[in-house]
Amino acid sequence: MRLGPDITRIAALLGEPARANMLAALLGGEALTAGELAREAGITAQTASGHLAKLEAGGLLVRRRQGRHSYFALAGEDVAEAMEQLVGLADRAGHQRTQPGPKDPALRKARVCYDHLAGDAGVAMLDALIAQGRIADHDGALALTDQGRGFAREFGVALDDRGRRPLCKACLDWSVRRSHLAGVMGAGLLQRIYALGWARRIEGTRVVQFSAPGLVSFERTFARIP
Amino acid sequence: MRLGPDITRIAALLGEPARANMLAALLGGEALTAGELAREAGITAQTASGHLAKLEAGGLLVRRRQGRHSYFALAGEDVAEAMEQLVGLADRAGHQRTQPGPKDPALRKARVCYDHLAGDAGVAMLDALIAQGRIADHDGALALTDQGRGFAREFGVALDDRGRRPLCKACLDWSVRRSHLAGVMGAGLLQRIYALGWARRIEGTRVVQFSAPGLVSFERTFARIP
DNA sequence: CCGACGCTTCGGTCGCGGCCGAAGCATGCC
DNA sequence: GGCATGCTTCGGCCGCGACCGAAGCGTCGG
Repeated sequence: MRLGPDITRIAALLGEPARANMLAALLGGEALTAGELAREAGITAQTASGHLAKLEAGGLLVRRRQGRHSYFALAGEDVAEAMEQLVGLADRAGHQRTQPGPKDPALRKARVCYDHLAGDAGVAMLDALIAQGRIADHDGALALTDQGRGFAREFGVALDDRGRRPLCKACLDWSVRRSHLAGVMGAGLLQRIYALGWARRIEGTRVVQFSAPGLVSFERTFARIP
Repeated sequence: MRLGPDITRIAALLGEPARANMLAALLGGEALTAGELAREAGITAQTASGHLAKLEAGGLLVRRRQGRHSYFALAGEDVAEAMEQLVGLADRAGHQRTQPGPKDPALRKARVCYDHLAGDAGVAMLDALIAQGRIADHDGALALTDQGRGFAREFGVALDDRGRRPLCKACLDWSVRRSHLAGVMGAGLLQRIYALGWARRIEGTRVVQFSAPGLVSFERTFARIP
């Protein structure tokens, strides 16, 4: 039983530390230049160039040339999801030792996961949306309720459901070990949180930093008791 | 940004052709001996032994010693899912060349995916269950309806929802490229299909072979128009 | 037009890891 | 006990691929 489309081609790409580090750096969702990725992975530019070419050929990255720079980004959300999936296997496997996820408290509190909110804040937000009846949890599968659609409209999230991307999707949070909200709704909420000035991305990291009044508003909006 | 629980440890395990072939052989869901896996991968017993030890240490396989045999099986459904996920990336990436999935028509028609039905028959079954109102499709996330629970009872599927495994779960079919049904319900339905004599596993393969009368019953039960 | 800068290509070195032959253990059958 | 069978351990060979230095090619700025 050979697997038709070779699974090893992809897995081997992810299996090299240097490449994995570059991909991890791109989990933030924004494109980075070849040089930045080289520094991120701790290798020279020419080595990185080779790796990046392979990742592009493997369909995991997309390249955008701009002047004398090559910008790279993940080829799609599914790449990020596959990586999270592997992380899930990885820390179930070596299930002893340290606590899961990043040490940095700020990262555990609120971070971006590709394009949606993760960490304590992300998990709390999903909990609240379910408690408020805005999202229904069917055996771990999430669906937006009618009430939830109304909330999205009020809150200013445009739900473009023409694409094939699901509106709501549970994404296992690898620090908290519970689900947070991905999908169109998850991405839209984070965009609004930025737009309302409740929080902002810390440059060059995945940390999402809430302002003091922003946090109050966030907690009021996403309170477990409506 | 280092990924805490090392993703490369797992990916590197999956990235070696010999190991991937052994894992693929175990996708059928049943345990195989070390020797069988060695033959499957086309390597000698001693090489296989080394690989299997690594896969066990990595938490991807579980070993059960029985007499002078070592039986290996996938450590869990999540391992199978991660592999399917990677297959998905793999054939989106090299999206040219051949048609996706296995060449063997029997495999495309009906096969087992770990413990549930996949292939044309699996996809058709899920389509029917949705059309019949027994499963609800919320933005690609599946949930069993009350009517569906009644059907499960009549059909003879015991729904043990005490475990953490979801009742219904969409699993992307890598030959048809549409979803079929996984989860407790998916596994239970396949068991009943076997028990009713509608179909049986072809020894040593993932092919599910329907009998002539069994196929009629299957198509009548899972007809798109109730 | 020239130098600075960033990315890529080329060649060569080196180490990790897969692989097998041979030997070592355990189990099961006679 | 003696032998066959199946798995595992050990040791050594070998090739693939990561890595870097140096050089080549494009773009940007003066």
